[in-house]
Amino acid sequence: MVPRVYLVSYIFSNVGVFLYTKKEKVMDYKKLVTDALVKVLDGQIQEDKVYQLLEKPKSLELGDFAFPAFPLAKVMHKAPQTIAAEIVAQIDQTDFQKIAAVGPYVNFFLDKRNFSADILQQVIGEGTKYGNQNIGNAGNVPIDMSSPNIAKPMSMGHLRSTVIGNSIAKILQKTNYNPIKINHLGDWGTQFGKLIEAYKLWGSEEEVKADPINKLLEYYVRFHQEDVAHPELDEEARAWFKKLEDGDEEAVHLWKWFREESLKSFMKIYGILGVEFDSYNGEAFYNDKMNEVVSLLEKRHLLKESQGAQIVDLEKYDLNPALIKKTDGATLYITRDLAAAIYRKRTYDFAQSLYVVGNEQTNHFKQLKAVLNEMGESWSEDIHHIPFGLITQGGKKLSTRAGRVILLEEVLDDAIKLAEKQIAAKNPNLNNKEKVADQVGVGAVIFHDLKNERMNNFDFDLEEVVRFEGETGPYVQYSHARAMSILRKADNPELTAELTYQLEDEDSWEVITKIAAFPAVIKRAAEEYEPSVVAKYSLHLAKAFNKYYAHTKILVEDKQTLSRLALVQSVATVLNESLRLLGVQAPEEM
RNA sequence: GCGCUUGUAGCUCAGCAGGAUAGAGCGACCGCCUCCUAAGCGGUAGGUCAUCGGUUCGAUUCCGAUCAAGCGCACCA
Repeated sequence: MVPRVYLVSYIFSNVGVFLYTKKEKVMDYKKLVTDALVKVLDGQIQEDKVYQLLEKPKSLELGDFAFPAFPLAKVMHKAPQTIAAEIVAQIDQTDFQKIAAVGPYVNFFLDKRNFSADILQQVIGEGTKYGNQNIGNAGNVPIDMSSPNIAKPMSMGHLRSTVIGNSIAKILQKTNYNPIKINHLGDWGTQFGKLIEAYKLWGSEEEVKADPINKLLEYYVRFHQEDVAHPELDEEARAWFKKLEDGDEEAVHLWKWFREESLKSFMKIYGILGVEFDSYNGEAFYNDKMNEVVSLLEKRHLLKESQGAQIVDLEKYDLNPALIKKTDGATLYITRDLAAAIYRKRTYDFAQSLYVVGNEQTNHFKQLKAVLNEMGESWSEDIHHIPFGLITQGGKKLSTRAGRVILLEEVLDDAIKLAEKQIAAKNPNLNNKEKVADQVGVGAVIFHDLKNERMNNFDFDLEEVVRFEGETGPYVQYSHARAMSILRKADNPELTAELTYQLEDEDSWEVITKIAAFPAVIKRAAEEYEPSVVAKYSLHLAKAFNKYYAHTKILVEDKQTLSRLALVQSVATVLNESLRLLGVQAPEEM
């Protein structure tokens, strides 16, 4: 028999399924259904059309595949119900558990014993490698993510970019890309002019040393309050930034100090979140690379003067002009991003370059790509902005300037404290309480951020973010912990891919089909840069497993004990791997 | 005004190339721990899929218009 083990898991994918490996044809259950149908359809409809029409029924009670007879009604001049019934009467049912006509549909039920054996054997054999696939051919993918601003505390908004970027990196790695996580720190720009001006006016060294981030934020907010009545402050701030760009000693000294203090507090939060970066090259890093960008633009005669500033006209792209240099000669956001894009292409020769940045910056990235395209850099099409929705509070946009922030560190602290309380109430004898409280609290926050589509806006609600019941991270973690607990109670049985595991009951079938869908889920998540696909999937699998757990006694001795344990082991593996891809830890006990 | 994004149960959201009675979670009400972790399982109630047109045998899904919301629209990032 041909090895069917390897592609079996693709069958629930509705995306185009490859039927062939490099050399030989591999067993594919969707193909099996197609072949059976083609034999009785007598050329009324093409084979690939049949394959394409096959769908997954709404409910497992209706089978594993359904063929709708509607399209045949026209050609055969018969009612679809009649056609479905005739197909069932003639079709060869030997490879299936059952084939039945329900109204205009022909429903196929797979052979549960064969299918469960294939899937369990595969997962047990591959372990955490299950679901790995080669989409990226090891291509480099720099991911611009997190990128907090120096001298401002990290807010919930930075959490989004951080956890989405982190998860995309892990998902891309699983599909054989080589992600490079870049924290493009906001450590340059006129905001530093403002900060220095504010510090000079109202700040002191002692104050900043005592509580760096909060004091710096305070100065910054006060600056924006006062400059309404005193517009001359803006002039001063601009002057300070110009000094900074020109290397003025005092300005540089203050900048370095602010940056260092800020980075310290960021690292603490990254530690809690479990996120690491490959590069911290922020905006300042590109300070000495900007002249080249400007001269490249000049060489191509793309720069134009407009109202005293240097711009690139993008009218033919239906975009506003890109401002390269301000009237005072200082550079801007897009100038630095151009330098960064070029630097990344030269350094990493990337297959794709991603920017996990809020939805509100869509135009900026369109401009960036357009300018690069004008410069003749054809790789500009490999640049992808990965936008995400806004976090609001009371329906209003958060704004550091207006002092309306939700501090990430406080949210994480609250979540961990609530997890501690939960453990005290639910499982007071637990080992490693502190560690598990961290994992669960932080896991809840990260999962909450990733479970919905990136583009959805959400209004911040602490109770919602740190919920531990229902569709939450802790629910998935709990399901995983339950599975691990069973395996411990069974003395961690030796399950190998050489053994045959077979299950045929309804409750396990639901779990098995979910496990089988994992590789297709990874593929979709990678192609759409969408961690929520994995998060939703982990919830579905956890739910199916908990249902199974409630209805089936696993640890009883009979001839299927080992098969049930293989199922539990497979669930644990896939849940653990799903959570890992989201950047959430999976405690073995909780 | 122009552009981008979004509009599905009281709330938060799924619904993946259009197809069978539109699904979860939370909240409400009601059940289930002499048995593998009740952070769990099950049940009841709750929906003109924003509106109007078009394409189609068939539209929550595709197209267009309208309405509503959020975001953006050069010297911030």
